[in-house]
Amino acid sequence: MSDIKVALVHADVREERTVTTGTKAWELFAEVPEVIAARVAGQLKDLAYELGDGDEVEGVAIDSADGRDILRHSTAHVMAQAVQELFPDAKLGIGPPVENGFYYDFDVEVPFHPEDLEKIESRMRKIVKEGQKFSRRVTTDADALNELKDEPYKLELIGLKGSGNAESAAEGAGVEVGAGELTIYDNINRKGEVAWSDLCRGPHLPTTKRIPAFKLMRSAAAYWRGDEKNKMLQRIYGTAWESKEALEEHLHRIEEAERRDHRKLGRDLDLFSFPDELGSGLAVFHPKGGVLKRVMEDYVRQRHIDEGFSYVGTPHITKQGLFETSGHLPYYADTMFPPMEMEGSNYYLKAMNCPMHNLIYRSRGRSYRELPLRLFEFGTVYRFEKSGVVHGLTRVRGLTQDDSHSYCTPEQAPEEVKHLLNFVLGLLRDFGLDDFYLELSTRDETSDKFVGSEEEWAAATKILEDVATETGLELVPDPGGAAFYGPKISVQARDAIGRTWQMSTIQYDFNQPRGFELEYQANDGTRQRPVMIHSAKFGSLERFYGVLVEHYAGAFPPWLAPVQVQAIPIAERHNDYLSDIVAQMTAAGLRAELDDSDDRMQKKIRNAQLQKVPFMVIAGDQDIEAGAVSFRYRDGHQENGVPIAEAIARVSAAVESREQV
RNA sequence: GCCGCCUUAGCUCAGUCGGUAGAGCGUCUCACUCGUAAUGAGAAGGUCGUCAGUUCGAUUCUGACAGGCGGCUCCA
Repeated sequence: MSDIKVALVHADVREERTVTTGTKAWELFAEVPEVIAARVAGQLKDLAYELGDGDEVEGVAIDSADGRDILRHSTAHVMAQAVQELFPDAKLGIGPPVENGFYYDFDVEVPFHPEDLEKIESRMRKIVKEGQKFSRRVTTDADALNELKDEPYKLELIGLKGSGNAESAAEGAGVEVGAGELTIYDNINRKGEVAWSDLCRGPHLPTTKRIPAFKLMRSAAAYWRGDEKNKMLQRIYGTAWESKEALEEHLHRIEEAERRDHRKLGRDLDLFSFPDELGSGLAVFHPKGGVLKRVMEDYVRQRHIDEGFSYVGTPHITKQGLFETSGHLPYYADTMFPPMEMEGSNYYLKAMNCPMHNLIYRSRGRSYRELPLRLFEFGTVYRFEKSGVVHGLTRVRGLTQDDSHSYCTPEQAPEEVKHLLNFVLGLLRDFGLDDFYLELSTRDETSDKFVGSEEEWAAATKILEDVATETGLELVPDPGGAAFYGPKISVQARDAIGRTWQMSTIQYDFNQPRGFELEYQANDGTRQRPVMIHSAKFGSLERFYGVLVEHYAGAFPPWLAPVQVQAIPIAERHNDYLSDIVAQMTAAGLRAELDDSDDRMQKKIRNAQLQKVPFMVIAGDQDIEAGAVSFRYRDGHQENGVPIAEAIARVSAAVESREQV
């Protein structure tokens, strides 16, 4: 082991070091906490190489935070500079880093067009190439106000200093608030001139040259400070990465997500459609899509019954009074389909099922011996989602909730919540989702939207929090996200390509039992009020359906596949042989189909592959002679000479296991 | 709901600088009967999203509406 000389370079500082051989590059940075070159480079492992004599390692000096965010926010600055150079009248909004990229908002007369983005991008490349230096400058409020007199939105941010929500408003803008001073970042060009400036807390890369790979993605409008009462600004989204390869990977992931889009697969696999004639957000399920829907429903219904739920049914419409009693109407009238007046009464399409279940509870006197009383149904509800939010199956106007309500004594509530949470997690796992975290939605004390006393909310929230914590899953707070009647736990699931979806919800409700005057007779003979716990396992069947399509990219595990086995004859004379096998499979409860079209068998295999059918049984003269089939899997691998009984058993076993093959 | 873009055959898309349209796949018919991801030939299929306006004439230009896409806001 001997000493070698290396250099650590960050910002304008060059530090000579003497280290022993075998020292890894990243170890240099460990001693200098404000330098996170490794993070900017993306991964520490990239710096895991051993240093040699005379090596120089570049880093970036910053205060904190994630290097990618710094890279992205710096890229946002470059973009804003490019925009203002090309569109001098553009006023700056805010430009924070976001997941996978960044955006910057601009107030411009004419919205950006795709050609504009190309121009902006090419101007950005010029700025990056030039290697402009990001230079931090501290200024006073007064000076900043003067310097930014042409930037009304920046002035507004400065004006927010000290006001209640200044921190949150300024957070995204990267504006330092609270301190007596402001910081401005100047972009210094090669001649040493200030090419552009922006009010910003920073930090930034040392120079624009350190932006290795970026791309502008799209432009869209967004409300100033996220408030729909404010003016709409034009937002440009971009992405920036530590290397060209990382950018390519990101673009590839986007393509992969597009490939899985359930709206496209729904059409390609003939699962469902949205006929214009029905109106936006109203789906019809085709025969193949209907199979998947039915399998989901059957399984979930049976699991509920196994868990002690009673399957009930309620109508789709009701008189107005029901939603007054439940307390929903004032909150949701504007997002419900408008009432129909008949014989002097207003009828509403239901937007939620709980009030109807309350009526079932109340249909006779209840004893504590019956509790917890668990009611479950597939309740189809209608919600007039705003036109701009309707999206495939994941946001629709007619949806079916796998909705349950558990009525129990307050003492039973913690155990019931626990029971429900374990139940839903198990159910989601059965459908192939196994990466979860939980969200705890609570009330916002400053809002009057939430009904009930402080003590009730605190007690209910505590119960949910305790149960959620007990699972050991990550628990993310969601203040203000509760329903008006009580707090909720929601299960967030990550799919096969890492996107998260809100799935199940468990809500604690002490309000509706009061509104409906629900009671049970306790063992001491007194009348007591139950609590109810709302729970939707999939949230909505439609939404979960869409998530499953994307999770599996349409290649469903056999138990969910609309067609489990495609029988393919080599030539027409083999049809009868396979027809008989298909009949045997059908008798065994499998979904098997024979392709007896005029196509060649190569074409039939192609079609079955494109339809993502899990298994193919192929038969020609050789197979018939052997009393067997050629058994082909979706992944292309195949076994010849599989006896018929064995082929059927193989499919059955795959279906019963509910595993992906 | 707000901002922008889009809507031509079942699907994916060309095209018409205003004179009523094409391809591939799919569908149908015929021939081929074939051993692991597209056999060949022929045919049918479109009031160019809907309704108005401008015009001698509108799929093309303008407007409204509907539907879709990307965001924003919202999501019991």
